[in-house]
Amino acid sequence: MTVSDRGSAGGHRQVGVKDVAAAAGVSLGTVSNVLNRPELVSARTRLRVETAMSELGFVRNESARQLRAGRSRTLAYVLLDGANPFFTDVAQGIEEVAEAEDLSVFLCNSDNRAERELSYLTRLEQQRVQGILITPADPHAAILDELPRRGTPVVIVDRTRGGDTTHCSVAVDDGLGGELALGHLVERGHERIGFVGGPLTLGQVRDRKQGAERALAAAGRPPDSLLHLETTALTVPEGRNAGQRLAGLPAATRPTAVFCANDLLALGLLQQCVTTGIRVPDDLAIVGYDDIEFAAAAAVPLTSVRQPRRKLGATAAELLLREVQDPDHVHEQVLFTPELVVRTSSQTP
Amino acid sequence: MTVSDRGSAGGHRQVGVKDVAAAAGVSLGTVSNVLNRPELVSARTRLRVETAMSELGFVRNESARQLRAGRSRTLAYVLLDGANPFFTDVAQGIEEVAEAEDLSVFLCNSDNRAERELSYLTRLEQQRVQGILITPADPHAAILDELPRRGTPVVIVDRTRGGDTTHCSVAVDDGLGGELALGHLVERGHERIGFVGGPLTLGQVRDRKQGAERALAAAGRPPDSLLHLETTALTVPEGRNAGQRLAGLPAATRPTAVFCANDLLALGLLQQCVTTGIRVPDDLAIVGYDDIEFAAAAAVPLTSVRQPRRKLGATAAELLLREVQDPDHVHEQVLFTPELVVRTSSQTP
DNA sequence: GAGTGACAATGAAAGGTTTCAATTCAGTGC
DNA sequence: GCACTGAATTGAAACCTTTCATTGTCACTC
Repeated sequence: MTVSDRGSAGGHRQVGVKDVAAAAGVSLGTVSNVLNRPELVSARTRLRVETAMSELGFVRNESARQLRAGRSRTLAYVLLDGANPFFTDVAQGIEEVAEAEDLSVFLCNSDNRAERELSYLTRLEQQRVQGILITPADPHAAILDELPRRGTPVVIVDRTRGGDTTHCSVAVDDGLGGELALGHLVERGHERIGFVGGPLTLGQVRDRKQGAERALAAAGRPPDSLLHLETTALTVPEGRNAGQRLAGLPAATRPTAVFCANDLLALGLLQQCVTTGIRVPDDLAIVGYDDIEFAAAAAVPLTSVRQPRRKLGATAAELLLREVQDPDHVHEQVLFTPELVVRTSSQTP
Repeated sequence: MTVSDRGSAGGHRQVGVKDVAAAAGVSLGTVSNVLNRPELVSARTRLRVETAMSELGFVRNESARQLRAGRSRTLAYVLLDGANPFFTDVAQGIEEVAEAEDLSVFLCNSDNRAERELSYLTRLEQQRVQGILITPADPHAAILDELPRRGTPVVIVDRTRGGDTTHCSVAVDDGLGGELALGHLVERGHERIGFVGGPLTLGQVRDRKQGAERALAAAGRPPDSLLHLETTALTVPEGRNAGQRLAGLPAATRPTAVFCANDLLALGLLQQCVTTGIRVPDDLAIVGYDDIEFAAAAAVPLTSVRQPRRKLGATAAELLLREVQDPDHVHEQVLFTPELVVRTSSQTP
């Protein structure tokens, strides 16, 4: 009396290797060999087993496989903002590397919420993913240290944590990016310059702002002359909001140029300017950050600081894979260099 | 002699329920009860077990859990283009519903490649995800029928398959969307109108085009008077490319208006027009599709056909969950209505 | 014709969790 | 004291695959 005969009446009981073995008249182990080391199985038997598999509609059970193997065939990328093309481009870079290694990538959107990030990280650890790539909403979360200690490697993407010895990281020099952006505006002769960005809990925003201030200082101006228009997120609506506040300032004190912490803000700001009648770049020059695809297609093509997005993702994935393969691996901090792309939005009138 | 004492020297052997049970001086089953039915365990014992867990750094093994339970706590959304904000917005809608049910969402980017889509679907089935949401690159793939037959429910998002009785689906009436777009252009008095989009293997593109033709016919014009500029993908670069071809046409025969199959194309086209000196809307009116966030922030704010993106995702997720819970559930085909949002890009000069 | 080696196939054990029927125990009512 | 109750806890079985030491088979060689 075999285990089979699962009437088609109710739902589908699982078809397992056992059933395949019975149908093909071979042992359990042979079926497994067909799946995992086909070269050990004679052509004749292999064919019989494969036929049985497709006839029964056998689907390998990944849970059981993983349970035995102790690890999965999956990576995960926990990203800060699924609606920001910057991160989806980074994800593409990751996917390319993963695909070459025959790994799947689990994309998780923390939406910049620490509790959601924590919940994803917990789940991913429980799923025993091979490793996690993350652009953290909360870079100080304890779990980021615990995960590698318990055996799940973590690579920090688009962020560095000073003197971090438990993670690899890949980032772009945000300080330099800020310098480039502001240096450019200073060079174009702007006197009153603003910085649009926030929250300052985001390291990216802090670093870009500090870079901007350094550039001001280098030009012999007081760094605090940089007017900070704070935002609660790096999104298009927040950019529009900042634009409204800007429009509310008397023209005499209003900045003649602003540097935005990312392109979404810059696009929102730009849109609001068009609505309000502030001319760009004549009344207001704008520099964005990230150089997302839409920057060039904006109302006024946007000057922006370009980051090697795909490369960022690909490198991070490579570091992760290296760490997975080599347990006592020395953590590396890779820093890429950004590049200023000048377009109309910052043209001198 | 307990199972413990796993020297910190090498790697970390797993800490399992067994170890927790030993440390807390209770049985296996009790630990499991603390995890799954805490109300069955006395407060004192529960506390002891929980302490042991955090001391040992216990991490539940999801594979084993799933293996026993037969299903996971995960949904997946296989999307067509990770770089298109339309799909990430749909994903947001899905995530909202999933989060409420305490499910994770696996986002997979098929990048419009059938073989990649197939590979993801295969993996997801092996992982025994609760169900799959998909905007298919290949709507005729056999696996889309096999999955539900073998027990993994599938909901089609942003697409319908005529007379489909094996899937629920959620879509927006693309035909109507096309009619709206073209009706608008006809009404504005345009005589030579183009359609930019492709490949026609994408049902969305076909339906929008057919709708457009219907609108032409309704206005008493021959449907084939719609000049089709075919693209190989619905992306910004392809839009630029189409823009170049358009600019190459003699001004006398060049359309005075185009309807683009999505906003990415429209934005690329618009950008190319700005570069080439074709004035929008004076020389060329443009209507896009999707009304993504960037449409309003474009060089010339873009007239577009708005789709209820989040709602689309949320509804699809709800249908999927309903199907998961109720095995003999009647498949539903939900169709939303699009809406024309008129902006500057189609203003009559 | 015994011995050797290569190749195929086998089947039991292991992996960590959950489930459930069975057991223990303290308490209650008579 | 006894039988009974309900709550708390237990331990073995089940989930499905992979691994690996073992057995079986056959063709060759000396």
